[in-house]
Amino acid sequence: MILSVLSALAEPTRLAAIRLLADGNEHCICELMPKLNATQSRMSRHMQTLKQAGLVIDRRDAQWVRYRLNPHMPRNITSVLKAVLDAEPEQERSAA
Amino acid sequence: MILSVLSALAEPTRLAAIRLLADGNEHCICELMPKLNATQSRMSRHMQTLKQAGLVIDRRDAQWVRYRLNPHMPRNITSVLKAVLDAEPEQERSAA
DNA sequence: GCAGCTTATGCGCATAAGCGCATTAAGAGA
DNA sequence: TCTCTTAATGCGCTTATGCGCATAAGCTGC
Repeated sequence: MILSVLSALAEPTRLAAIRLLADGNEHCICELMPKLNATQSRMSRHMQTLKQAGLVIDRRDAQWVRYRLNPHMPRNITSVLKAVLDAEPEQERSAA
Repeated sequence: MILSVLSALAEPTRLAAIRLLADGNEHCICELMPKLNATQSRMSRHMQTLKQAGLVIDRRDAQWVRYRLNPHMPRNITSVLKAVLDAEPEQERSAA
């Protein structure tokens, strides 16, 4: 479970998409595509992956499909997501 | 960076190895192998992956190589790791 | 040096993952 | 119904990942 979440997040475009969805709003594929520099099919499939991992949910709205973060994620997954989203900005200096 | 950490953790054997190392002690490949039901080469390579991601460090000790969690991980990575390690036990009930 | 133990690595293979292209599906609006 | 927009999917291709096997490399003790 945590494994599917980790592998869903371990891809640049998907992680970037999650970052965009982290604003709490809904976003359609057509909006994410240009922002993430992805083609339509690519974007669509990545969103499916995120959906299967339980990270996002989608909703039909006319000809659009609106994606947003899953508001009912289990707490432990939310914690992981939060940590991951907080992780990026700071640059690391690893040791050893 | 966070991406390499995520993909390092997104593999069952590697995550299990991290869990074992999370006891704070050093562990050699020959100890991890039977516990994780992995062959020697498999185990060795997985540990290399974890090392490259900056999650573990190793140390030669006679004919053994002792692995342990990297004590100098950047804080944000430590947070992710902590969240991941805490995530497993609780079962999730996802919605939507 | 040699035998024995532990770990790393070269090699080839099988499978998974990611991608683009083209097509299909779903809906809106005329 | 026809057209347009948006999203999903089948297909084939390329690359990445994980694996076992065999071998090399590092170290110990005799």
